[in-house]
Order: sequence, then structure tokens, then C-alpha cells
Amino acid sequence: MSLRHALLGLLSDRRASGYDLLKTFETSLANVWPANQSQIYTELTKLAGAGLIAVAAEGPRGRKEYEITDEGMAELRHWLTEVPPQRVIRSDVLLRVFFLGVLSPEQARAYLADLTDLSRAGHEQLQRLADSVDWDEGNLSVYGRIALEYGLRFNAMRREWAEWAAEQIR
Amino acid sequence: MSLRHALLGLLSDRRASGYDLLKTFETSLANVWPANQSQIYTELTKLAGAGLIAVAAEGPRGRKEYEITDEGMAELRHWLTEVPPQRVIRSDVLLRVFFLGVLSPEQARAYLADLTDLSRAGHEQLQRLADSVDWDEGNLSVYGRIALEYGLRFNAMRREWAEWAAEQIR
DNA sequence: TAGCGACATGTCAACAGTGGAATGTAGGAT
DNA sequence: ATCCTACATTCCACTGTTGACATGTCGCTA
Repeated sequence: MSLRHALLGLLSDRRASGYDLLKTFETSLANVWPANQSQIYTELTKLAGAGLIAVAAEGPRGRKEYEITDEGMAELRHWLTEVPPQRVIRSDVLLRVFFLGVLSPEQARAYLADLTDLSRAGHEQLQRLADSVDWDEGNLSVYGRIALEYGLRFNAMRREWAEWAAEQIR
Repeated sequence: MSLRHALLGLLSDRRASGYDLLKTFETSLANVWPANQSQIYTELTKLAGAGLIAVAAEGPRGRKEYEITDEGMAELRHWLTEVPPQRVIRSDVLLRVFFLGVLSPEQARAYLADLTDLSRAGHEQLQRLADSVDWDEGNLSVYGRIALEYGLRFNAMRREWAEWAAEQIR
């Protein structure tokens, strides 16, 4: 149920078409809440039907620019302040760890080494992103920076853990 | 597609019925890959149909004890060594952060304070679990301990991040 | 002016996950 | 002997996610 809130959140900042939103999902939101084209258009239609967003303008090529309604803003605020966050995160990365005993110690260490590399690469990618963005004083900047910092810390944590874990085997 | 591998992984350790597996999912695997009853039974039927597991024994009350086949072991090893782990993790926790600008600074800080508490509680719960288990020398123990350490480090990281983030606002 | 790439939306089938209903049995405690 | 709890499975409806297919237009450039 979070896709709708992601859309409401983006539309709370500025009006946009499905296509605009799709581009945003492909870039900044890709690492947090991926969504594809069909899902976005379907959900926009549902949101409009529920009165949480409305078509504000129509443009060339059938472009429909949506804006958030007061009802939509209320729903967004409700989600932000009242809905308890998901406690569990499905992680196939961690799931594999449970079953590494099936492999040889060498293979298990190789898996953890791959995770180390993956985490290092993720960290570097985010660091480059952080360096390339000019962080002005806007809200999106403040919270975008905070979200990015989470990514940096997460990757650092995972890298250190994977290195530690590899040492624990045999 | 990971539920099937979770089931194969568990069955690689010992034979079990759907009911046994369900109990395992409710306890040790609940924080890594939650699955409910209907999903487990459906997937077991599919796995048996595909020849990756087989009914090894039948017991009282229609109990069917499954065991992993050679084909199933091959699939499990393939998943562990060859299938690249998911790069993105959907996180509604982080998604909210992007949109905290919609709220007042006080409300945003309150959200981060809740996250701090949540992370602290999660850490304590895992710490209690770690203290209560007797870590023998088996593989499950080694890798179970490694997975648990991930949880501890993750919660610690998130708590520190949430505290840092709250300071960044205003 | 012809063509191409980006813009733009809609629909569909398939699979994964959630939650609940229905059904029944075995075995231990009172 | 009865009852309750835990054991045990199956099915169903609904929602969310993925990937592919289908369709068409605008505007720039060669």
C-alpha cells in the first residue's frame, strides 16, 4: 500500500504526469521504492477515482497533469504520522546466510566477499551522487540528504559485517 | 521466488511437514522472510510437483513429511552461488523520510524519535535472543549467529542514524 | 519533409503475498 | 468419557508487483 503514498508524496511537492512520475521512480526513488510504468498508471487512475488526486491540466499527447487534493494531503499526513512502519524487511541476502552451511566454507566465504564488494560499490555510487548534487536549503534537500546518509551508513555497516562474517567461518 | 529456496534450505537440514515449516517461519525466519500458512502449503505442493522435494513419510492427521531431492539440493546450491542477490530493498521507513517536509519539524523529529525507539527495541530483542540460545558448534549455529549479528548491527546503525537525522532538522 | 527518439498512456496475463474460512484428527488432561 | 488444544491441510478472494504488448503523438534534426 505504499506506492500510493509515494505518488501522493511526489505530487505534494509539484504537479506531474504519469510520465514525469515514472522518471522520478527511475531515478531518485529507484533505491527506496521501485515501481514500473503499468503500476504507476494503474495507481494514478485509482487515486483519481478515490478523489485523492485530480487532473489539473491536460497537455499534448494525451498528457494528464495530476495535482494532489486536500483529501490526498490528509491521507499523506495520516500515513506519515499515524501508520506504523513495517517491522520486517524481506532480505534474500540474509536468507542465503542461513543456508550457507550447505556450501563449502570456501564458497560461503566467496558469497560474503561478493557482499563486501556489492556494499563497497553501493557506497561509492551513493558517495558520487552526494558529491554531484548541490544541496540547497529546501526541504527536499534536507530530507534527501538524510535519506542518502542512511544509504551510506547501511552500505558501510553491511560491508563491515560481511568482512567480520567471513572471518568467523572456520 | 525466494520462498521456495527458504523451504529448500530448511528441508536440506532435516525433513519436515508443512506444519513444522510453518512453525520455523513463525520463529527463526520471521525476521528475514515471513511467510504464512497458505503460502507455505501452496509452495510445497508446487515444489513436490517440480520434483525438488518428495513426500518421505506420512503420519497421523494427514501429516506429510517432505524431504529434499537431489534435484532440490542442486537448485538450492545454484541459488546460493549463482543467483545475484536483489539490489533494492523496499523500505517504507525510508520512503517516509523523503516526504517528511510535508510535516512540521516537530512532527518530523517525532517520526525519527519513533524510529530510534523501534531500533533500540529491535536491538534489545535480538540481544535477548542471542543470550538465550546456546551456540554449539553446528553449521546452523555459526550461520545463525552471523545472521543475528547482522540484525544487531542493522538496528544499531539505524538508531544512530535516526538520532543524527533528528539533529539535522532546523 | 521524412524519420526518429522521446513523450505519453492504457491493458493484460502471470506470479507473489495476505488473510481468512473450512475441515478434520490425535492425544493429553480433567 | 469428554473436551480442549495443538496438529495438520486445503481452498479462496483480494491486493501488489512484474514484464510485455499495444498504440499513438510531438518536435527536432538531417
